[in-house]
Amino acid sequence: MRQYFPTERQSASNRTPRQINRNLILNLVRKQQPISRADLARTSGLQRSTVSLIVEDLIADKLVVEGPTGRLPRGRRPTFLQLNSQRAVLALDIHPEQVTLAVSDLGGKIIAQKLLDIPESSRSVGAIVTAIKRVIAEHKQKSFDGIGVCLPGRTDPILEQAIFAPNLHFPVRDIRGRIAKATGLRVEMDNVANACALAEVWFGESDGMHDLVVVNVSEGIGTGILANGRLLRGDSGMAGEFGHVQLDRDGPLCGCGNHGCWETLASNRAALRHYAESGGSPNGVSFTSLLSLAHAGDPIAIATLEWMSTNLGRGLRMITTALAPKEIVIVGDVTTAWYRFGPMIEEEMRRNSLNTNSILRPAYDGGLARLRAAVALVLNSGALQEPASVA
Amino acid sequence: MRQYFPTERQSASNRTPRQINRNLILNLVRKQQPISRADLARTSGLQRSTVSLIVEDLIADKLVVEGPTGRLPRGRRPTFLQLNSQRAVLALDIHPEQVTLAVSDLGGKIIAQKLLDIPESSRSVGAIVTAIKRVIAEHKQKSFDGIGVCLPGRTDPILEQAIFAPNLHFPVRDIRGRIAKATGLRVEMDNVANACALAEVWFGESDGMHDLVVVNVSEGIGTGILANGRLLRGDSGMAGEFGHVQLDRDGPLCGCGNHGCWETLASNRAALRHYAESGGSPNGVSFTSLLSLAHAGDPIAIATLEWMSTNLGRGLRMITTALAPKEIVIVGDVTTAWYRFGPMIEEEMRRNSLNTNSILRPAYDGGLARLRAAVALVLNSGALQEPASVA
DNA sequence: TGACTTTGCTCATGCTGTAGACTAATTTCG
DNA sequence: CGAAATTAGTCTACAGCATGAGCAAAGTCA
Repeated sequence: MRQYFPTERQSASNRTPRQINRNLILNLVRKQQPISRADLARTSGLQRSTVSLIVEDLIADKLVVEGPTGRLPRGRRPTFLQLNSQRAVLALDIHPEQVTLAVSDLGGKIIAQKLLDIPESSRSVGAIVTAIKRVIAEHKQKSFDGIGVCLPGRTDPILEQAIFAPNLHFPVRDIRGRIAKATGLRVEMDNVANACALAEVWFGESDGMHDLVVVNVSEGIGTGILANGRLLRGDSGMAGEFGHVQLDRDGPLCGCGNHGCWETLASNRAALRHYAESGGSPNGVSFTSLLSLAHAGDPIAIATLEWMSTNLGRGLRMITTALAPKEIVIVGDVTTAWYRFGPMIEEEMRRNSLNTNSILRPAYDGGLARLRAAVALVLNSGALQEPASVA
Repeated sequence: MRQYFPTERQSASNRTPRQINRNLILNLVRKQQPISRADLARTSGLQRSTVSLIVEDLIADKLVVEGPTGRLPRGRRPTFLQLNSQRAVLALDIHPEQVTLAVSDLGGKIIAQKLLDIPESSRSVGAIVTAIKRVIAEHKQKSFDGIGVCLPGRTDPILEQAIFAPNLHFPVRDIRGRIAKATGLRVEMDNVANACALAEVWFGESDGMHDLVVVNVSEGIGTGILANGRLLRGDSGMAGEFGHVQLDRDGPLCGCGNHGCWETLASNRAALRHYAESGGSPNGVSFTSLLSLAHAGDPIAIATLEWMSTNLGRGLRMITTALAPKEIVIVGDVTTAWYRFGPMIEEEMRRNSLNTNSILRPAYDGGLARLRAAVALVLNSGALQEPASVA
């Protein structure tokens, strides 16, 4: 039996079952395509006749198309159903050092990807808008359902306007509104960690409910918390600031005014500072080059990254103790050296820890993770739940 | 428009709207009784005719009864609807030092309450079962929908069997099964913090979604996390162990094997240890007597409780930073001296904190909080969602 | 070729909420 | 006092939806 909660305040109409089932079928197609109507009926528990009607709707709404005919050991051949590859979503990943724009289908498959070549001096929202318009023009045959934007730092509660993103080198005020106005598309914006958490829901392989925490290790540390399969936003959208929990009362000064926040001990920036303080040379090195130095055998770089790994593990221990998520997913440059530092991070996380069941892993598809996360923002916004506004 | 999530895996039938709406109406009656059908229609957004049909069902299922006639400035008088006071729930609060048993109606109103007088020497599940049977016999005219049990310590993931409750002075293994077998009733069991969190959902006044954290300060410290109005259980039901997050690497040894866990610095037991170490006399004092001593002006007791308050605030700061809940609710003996130590706790919580919006407050109805929490466990289990098994 | 299997569609049925009409009850105003 | 207005609660025709049995289509296998 379904379970209902007193927090549910919306009444249901006689069309509610169709909405629920339509969504269920669409998600099954998304995750298991190609798939026949009969298999959809078996998987969903609905009658074949009901599935046929719903599929008819989905085809009319151009969300799903009939594909090739399948083959079975016995009986009539099934007609496979697939997502309509004409429908697409734009994904914009704003990173302190680079901006990436991609085109994805509704299944999260990245079709085209482009590193925006915007000169340091002329970084602006306008340049991004121009690039978006060009990409849309290049994919005239596609019908776009929205633009997902993921960026470092925090977005405001309603995700509408200003953003606090001190590491971005261009003004991002009202980036959402300007893109929406210029393109006429739905724009969904959130920080990287939240977006990656949603990507696990929409594209991840695990079934059922998800309890997981995504930790984005970048200039700072941000986390996205998925509770019962839904994003935990908290008051004013400020949930997930584990990066600003104090781990060390005498630690370095943090931008937030405290001393010894987790991100002053385990972020990329923390590592660079520690490297400089340990006598590493020359100054002005980036985190990726720090990884290269370690790979090449630089002892100070190695010691720095080990220091960072231990501190990462300490903070993760706090998370697994406090929330006991099924999984903790790490996103960020440090994952490119996971083979080397992952075990050290995990060892520290499990040290003396009450909960040792949380699985720790780097995000799948390193480079694509943030782009798929941006796509997930659009899907999660309910863009496909309405009976198709676009032809 | 409703929003659906890909984590929803259950299909809907044509009876689903009725289930949803029936639940909605029942909850409105629970929270706003006495209330007329017309008001239910206005509040729920359903048609008056639909509400009438649903109410007819609820009356047939003996969940709701018609009450007195109301009075309005104009027009026909409404018929008020109320919860059927014949339906009841048993609430069992197992505390280290005492066991309380109560009878509640479905609205969470405690009808009868009894401190079980079980001699220290003969504390056993059997004695509790006997007491339960007697109370059921004393309320023969009531129809019981279940028994909610809240206790310190952890219950296992599926809430079925063994419990880790080192502070309880009698064996609690399979308490659930034994009570269920002896009474034939549905038994729902969970730890105090989780139960109190659910009580906020079922009996709290705030509307809409709830993001809150309940902190139970007792022998140890346990927390219940409510995310999007649902309990965050985490892997193996171990979520909420903020009490075992390390705040002080050189702190006292904790039962979990770590040093300086939050609960070694801010629990009742921590206060008692600190009191003894500060030269407080005599040994063997209880926490409530420590509060009395402070009230009477004992300087060591005062200093101890101030030390505890500061440490409580430190841990709460971690919670508000990490989760940014709308509210943080404190449960435990310390709330009886909230007028004195609450401000100190809150001041420390907000010190240098990123998120200063979380509201901090003690649980309402101090003494009744845990009993209503036990009732909430039964309601949350869906006991009323089936078309009434009991006559 | 004929028995069997599987897919996908058709259709009668029952459950549900909707919207408006209708009855009942009560106050206000002429 | 009586008509109009107002509000509560019920009744009825209707449309959306899932169900499940039945059926044709399309294949396999003996």
